Amino acid sequence: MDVRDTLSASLKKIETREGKRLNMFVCGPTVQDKPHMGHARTYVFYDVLARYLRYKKIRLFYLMNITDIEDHIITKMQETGRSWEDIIDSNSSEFFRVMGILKNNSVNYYAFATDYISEIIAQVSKLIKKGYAYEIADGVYYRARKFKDYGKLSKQNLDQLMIGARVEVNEEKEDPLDFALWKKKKEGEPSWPSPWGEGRPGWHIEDTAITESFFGPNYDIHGGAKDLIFPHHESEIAQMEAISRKKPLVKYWIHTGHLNVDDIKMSKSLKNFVTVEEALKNYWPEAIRIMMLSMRYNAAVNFDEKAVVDAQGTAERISILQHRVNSSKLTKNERAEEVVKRILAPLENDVNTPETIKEFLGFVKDSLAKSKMTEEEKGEIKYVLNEVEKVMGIVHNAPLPERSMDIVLNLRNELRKKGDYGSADKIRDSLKDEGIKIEDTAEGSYLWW
RNA sequence: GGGUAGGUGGCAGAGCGGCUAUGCACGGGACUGCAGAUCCCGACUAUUGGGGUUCGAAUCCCCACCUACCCUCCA
Repeated sequence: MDVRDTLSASLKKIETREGKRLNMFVCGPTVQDKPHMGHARTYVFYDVLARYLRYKKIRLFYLMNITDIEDHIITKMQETGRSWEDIIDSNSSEFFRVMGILKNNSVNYYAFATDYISEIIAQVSKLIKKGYAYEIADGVYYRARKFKDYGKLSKQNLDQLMIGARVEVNEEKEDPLDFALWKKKKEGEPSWPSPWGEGRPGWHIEDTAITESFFGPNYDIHGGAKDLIFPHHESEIAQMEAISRKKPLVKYWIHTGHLNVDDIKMSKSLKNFVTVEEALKNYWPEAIRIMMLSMRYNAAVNFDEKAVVDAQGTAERISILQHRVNSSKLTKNERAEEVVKRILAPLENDVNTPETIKEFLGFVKDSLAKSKMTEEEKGEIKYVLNEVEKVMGIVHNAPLPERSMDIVLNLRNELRKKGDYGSADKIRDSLKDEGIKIEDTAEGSYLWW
């Protein structure tokens, strides 16, 4: 399959060697707050990428870091008076919880930055030894200009950057471009011992320390949102390639577009965010996934009420079909396999999820239009839904005691036959309160939820 | 100022040289005890502007304009 690689700014074919594992690292969140929909957007995408690679029988190791020490976490401590442990525990638990509900369950391992302090220290030491880093009063810094490729990922001309435009320049640094590898402790900050005194790691070094621990100096896919290209990912390249001298750090750099609100990026600092928790109160996780996956991953997505409501409707339509065929036996045959193949084929082309969704919805529409279906046809549809679900995670399927529900349904239909609509409606209304909807059709009555 | 992505119907958003998606919204109908959902039909028939390449361009090239993102922490 092809994927758009940021470094080469072109489509690259993902090469896999027989029996060799594919390693993917995606930048996880800083757990200073509850995850918002912007995070959901990014991680839903990488989840689908991971699911699809595995669907193709590629052995994939999907690693994600959790940034549990960083300036904003410290700010949060100061603002709220809460302890560091309390903040990261509650927010990371919430992150894992909502990722689970969103069906983002393809990550093999979550690595907390502070579990890799010794690896971080080792990398910083190597950089100092190689002349790429130096110590000053408040920390250890990387000599960005010494790494001649600095800027290659973001295509930046270092002399034309707006240095210090909005941030105070530390005059003690050799060059304003130099970035922190280790920050020395200030009063009240969490810290770890190091050769440079008590302190904490810089942001960029956390990731290279983690990826080197798991993957060594080189690996396959590195993902994250676009805002991380510079300076974060740029600096990762500078650190790891300077240490290992083994280029390239990463074969495929994939960057996702943002989730916007009124065309402006949803972000913690702008306070224009909607938490995933809030969104899940009103919408199915499948609806959120459909919304996110309805556009190309590299484009910006506008988050507005209408878009999610639309997606919710779509998710419900899929669910209706799902419940119509659910009691049938799964039928895997050539025709069904062809359909699945057609639906998933666009993913080969730079993970074109919108095309896949379009194909899938076409299939759903055609299937719903069939007035009389044989058991075999139902079984085929069930197979298609199953396979698509494996990759996309957009088929809503909350478990319910199906059989006991059938009893309720049959009783209600007897009441309807007798003309006791009052009682029949009462049943329908009560079930609706439970989130279960009844659909009466010429073919019979169905429940869905 | 530099860099990176884009600019498609009422809205959202695919397509990336010829076949003009899809969803929502809109109009009409079918089904139904009602409701919801579903289905059928219809209308709208678009590609920022200006040049160019081509038999043919939303799709390729050039220029202009506009937008977002990055150069501060950020998914």
